[in-house]
Amino acid sequence: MTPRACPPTPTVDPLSDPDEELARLAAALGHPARVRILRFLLEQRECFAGAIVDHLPLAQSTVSQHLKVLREAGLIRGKVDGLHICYCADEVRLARVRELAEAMLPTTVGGHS
Amino acid sequence: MTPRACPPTPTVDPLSDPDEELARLAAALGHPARVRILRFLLEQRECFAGAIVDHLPLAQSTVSQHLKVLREAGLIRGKVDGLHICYCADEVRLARVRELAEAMLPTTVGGHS
DNA sequence: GACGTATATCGTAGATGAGCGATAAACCAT
DNA sequence: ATGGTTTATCGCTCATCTACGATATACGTC
Repeated sequence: MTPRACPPTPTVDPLSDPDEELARLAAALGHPARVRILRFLLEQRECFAGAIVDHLPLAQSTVSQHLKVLREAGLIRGKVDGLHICYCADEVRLARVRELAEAMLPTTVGGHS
Repeated sequence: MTPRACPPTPTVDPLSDPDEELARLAAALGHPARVRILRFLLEQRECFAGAIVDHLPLAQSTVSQHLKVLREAGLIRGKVDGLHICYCADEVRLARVRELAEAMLPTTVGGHS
C-alpha cells in the first residue's frame, strides 16, 4: 500500500560515449552495498532513507553517500515527502543498463560447439 | 581466419552472495578502458594483447593491469600462443552479467501509463 | 648461450573510494 | 522561537585504483 511511485526526474548528463556511459553505470553498481540498496528498493517499490539505513549494517552517513552515488548515476530518484525523503529505483535507467549489457552480447551464448 | 577460439577456462571463485557477485562483475566493467577492451575483443573475436595496447591510448603496463582485472573477474580469458597471448571475451561470463542484470528487473519497463 | 620480442609484475605517485563521527540543513511539532 | 527528527554534508583516516616507467619473465631465433 505504498503511497505513490516517485515522480520522473531522470536528470543525468547525457554521455556521448557509450563506453563511458556503461562504465559509469557499472561503477555505480560496483559495490555490494549499492546493489543491496537497489534490490531493496525494487522489492519495496519505494521507501524512506531511514528504512535503507536500518536494512544495512552501515552508518547513516555511509548509506547517504551510497545513495548519492546511485542518485548521480540516475539509478534511483529521491522525492521529499515531509520530513522524509522517499527513494525509488529508476526502472527506465535500469532498463538502460540491461540494454547496454545486451548490446554488448550480439547473440546469446547458445551454441558453443 | 582467426586460429581458434580460446579454450574454456572459467575459473572464478563461486560467490555465494549474488549481490557480491554482481558488484564484482560491475566493478570490473566500471572503467571505460575495460569496457573498450571488452568491446574490442567481442568485435575481433580474439586478439593478442599487443593489439589491445595499440588500440588504447594507454601504456602497455596499464593495459596489462586492466586485462588482469578483467581476467580475475572471469570476463576474459587468455591463452598462450607462442610469444603472444591470445585474449578473448568469455561469453558465458558475459551472459551471466546479463542474467544478473535481468534478474534485477522483475519486468521490463513496458507499461508506464 | 645471447639477443630481440611480448607480456606480466614491481614500485611509486596521485586520485578516488569507503567508512565513520560530528555537524549542518530542512522540516514538523509544540 | 525551541526542540526533536531525518537526511545531507564535512573532515578525517585508511585502503584501493589508475597510471606510468622500469624491470622481470617467458618465448623464439640466431
